[in-house]
Amino acid sequence: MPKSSKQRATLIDVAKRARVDVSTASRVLRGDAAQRVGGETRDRILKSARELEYLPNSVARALRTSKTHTLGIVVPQLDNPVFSAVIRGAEKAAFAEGYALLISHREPGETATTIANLSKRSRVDGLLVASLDDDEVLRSDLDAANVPHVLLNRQLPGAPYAVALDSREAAKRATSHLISLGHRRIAHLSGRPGGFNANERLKGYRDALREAGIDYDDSLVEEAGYTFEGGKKAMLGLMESDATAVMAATMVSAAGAMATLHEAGWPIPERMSIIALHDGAIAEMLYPALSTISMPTEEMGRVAATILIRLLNGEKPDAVAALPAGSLIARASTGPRKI
Amino acid sequence: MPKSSKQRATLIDVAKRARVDVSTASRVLRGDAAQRVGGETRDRILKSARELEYLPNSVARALRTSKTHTLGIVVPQLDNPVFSAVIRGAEKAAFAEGYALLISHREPGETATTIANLSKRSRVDGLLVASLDDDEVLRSDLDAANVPHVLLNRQLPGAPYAVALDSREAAKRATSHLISLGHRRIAHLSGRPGGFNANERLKGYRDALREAGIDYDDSLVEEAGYTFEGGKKAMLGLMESDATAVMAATMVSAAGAMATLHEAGWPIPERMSIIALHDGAIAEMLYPALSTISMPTEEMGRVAATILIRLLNGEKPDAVAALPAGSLIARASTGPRKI
DNA sequence: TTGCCATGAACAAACGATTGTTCAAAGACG
DNA sequence: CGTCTTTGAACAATCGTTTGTTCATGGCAA
Repeated sequence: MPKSSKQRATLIDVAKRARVDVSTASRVLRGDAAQRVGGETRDRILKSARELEYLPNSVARALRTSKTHTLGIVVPQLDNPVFSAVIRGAEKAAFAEGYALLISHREPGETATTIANLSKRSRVDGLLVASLDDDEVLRSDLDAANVPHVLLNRQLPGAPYAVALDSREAAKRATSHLISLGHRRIAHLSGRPGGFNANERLKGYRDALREAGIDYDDSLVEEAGYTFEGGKKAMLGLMESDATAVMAATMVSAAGAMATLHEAGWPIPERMSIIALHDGAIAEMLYPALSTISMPTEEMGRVAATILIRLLNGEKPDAVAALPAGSLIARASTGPRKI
Repeated sequence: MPKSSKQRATLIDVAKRARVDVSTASRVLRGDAAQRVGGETRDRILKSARELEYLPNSVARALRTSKTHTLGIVVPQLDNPVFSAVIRGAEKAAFAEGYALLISHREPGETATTIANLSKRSRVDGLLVASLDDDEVLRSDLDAANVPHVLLNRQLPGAPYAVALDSREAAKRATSHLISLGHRRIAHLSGRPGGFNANERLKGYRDALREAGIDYDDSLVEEAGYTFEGGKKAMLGLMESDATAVMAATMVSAAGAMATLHEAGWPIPERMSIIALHDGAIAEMLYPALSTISMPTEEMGRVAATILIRLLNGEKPDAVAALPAGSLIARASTGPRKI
């Protein structure tokens, strides 16, 4: 008697209906080349599978092969549009390769918990990590778990695989844009000091200044982190200076800076030009529309997932995939120096 | 000989080390009350587990119990802050209950594919669905999959479980706020026409008008959907009218409307007040800062996940969990009628 | 002493697939 | 015509748990 039609059919059901052994059914349905199967038998199996709407149970398959075909992504914030884009890219690539994507939004410092839950209990085959944790912490957590992983926009000494945006070049382009508009006193809203990306961006900023023969003045660099509040506060400090333009490490902190300027009644860009790294929908929503250097963040998610999957397939992809900085998207928030 | 220390310990390893049968080890570690186990034996097992850093393999457990302890969430867009919040809430609740969250970002109409991939291959125990698909499509996809699910901010005839925000009340409050500021000609940027939420919001809008004795004028209702572009375009149409205020269905469309107003040089709120449903970080980023009626979107994710888990545990939660509309957050984008 | 019950633990059968091995029948070959 | 290869398919073990069942032991009452 066939099982209740409510129940999903298993391989056993398919095999029975085709009057073959389940091993034969498995080989046919998986397309096992090593095993020859007669044409008529093959047809019978395929037909049964079709009729029963057979879909392999991924849990059973995972147990046998110890591959879950699931990737985990660990992000520090979900509300930042940058991470939304990364997730979208990763999900697309994963889906295209037949992988599912498990998401884990953990506060900084909780990365270890996540790793334990996802990897050690073998819920995922590998991890995409976009943590803001300190190098040492992150490093030891990942080492301890011994799980294949790809770092997102971050390089860790000794951690082999990473996808890096060319933040340095992007920062340089952003700064150069301001210079080309005549600005000489250019401030920088930096990211988390000591962080890999913050350093890179600071370097790019200095590269641009150097090329233009402008002296670096560290009183023009203010820490804003990657938050709206951070940008707001940092801008407050900068308004004491003689800066005429600001290069922000990311859109969200730029938005904070703009809020402060609006409050103070400083016209943008007449009194202060502002440009940010990363492009996204909110750049257009801000007023005035925010000039940016676009960054391939969605692409980063896609590439990271692809690399991780390659890794899981036993291939040896390049350790670091460097993604080029995007181009200048000049909008209304930057203008010629007026004063 | 113990396995390579690189390998994770299995229950078998624990049992061997404690010199008991794996069934006994299983019962002790799971805390099976039905089975009595001697104190000394119990201690030996717990000690072995600790020493070997045993963590149960969730794949094997899932195969045996046919419960993956994984939830899937299907969202139509990942870049909308509303969905980010829902995901965050769902992830928190899921994590707290020992569940993992699988994310699936699918274009409208692809819901069926997702369901097939996640549910029919038994990768998830249940689904959180925030689809914008048409009722009939969504309904038949979900029926066909026969998977426990909870709808997010949407009610489907016949689909039992849903978490609903009180969009109607929120829309009413938003509109009333404008009325209290003296506005009489109030436009509405509506959502997807025919959609459940769009209808609810329209009702709330009309409720407020009716209460204030203002006639409903459907030329003041413009479809904007839930996108920036939609809001931009819709506002263009509204500028021909004599409206002095706009109530937008969501922040993103409000942002589009504001962009159009800025382009045209219309001061906000002097020439046009604007308020939106949903609150979030971008409300503060806009200029002028956007007045909103906050909506408990993160809470919605949390509640939905909780209900789904209850359902999976065999409990019978209420079919529809109604979340109250949030309160008015008056910012700078709304002001008294000037003309 | 016999029989019965409670206790504590082992035995064993799943869950649904994958994959190494065996084996019967058919064909090839000298 | 007997033996050796191919071919096609079945057999069987396994992945790591969970859980129903059996079983030995010892205590106790009759």
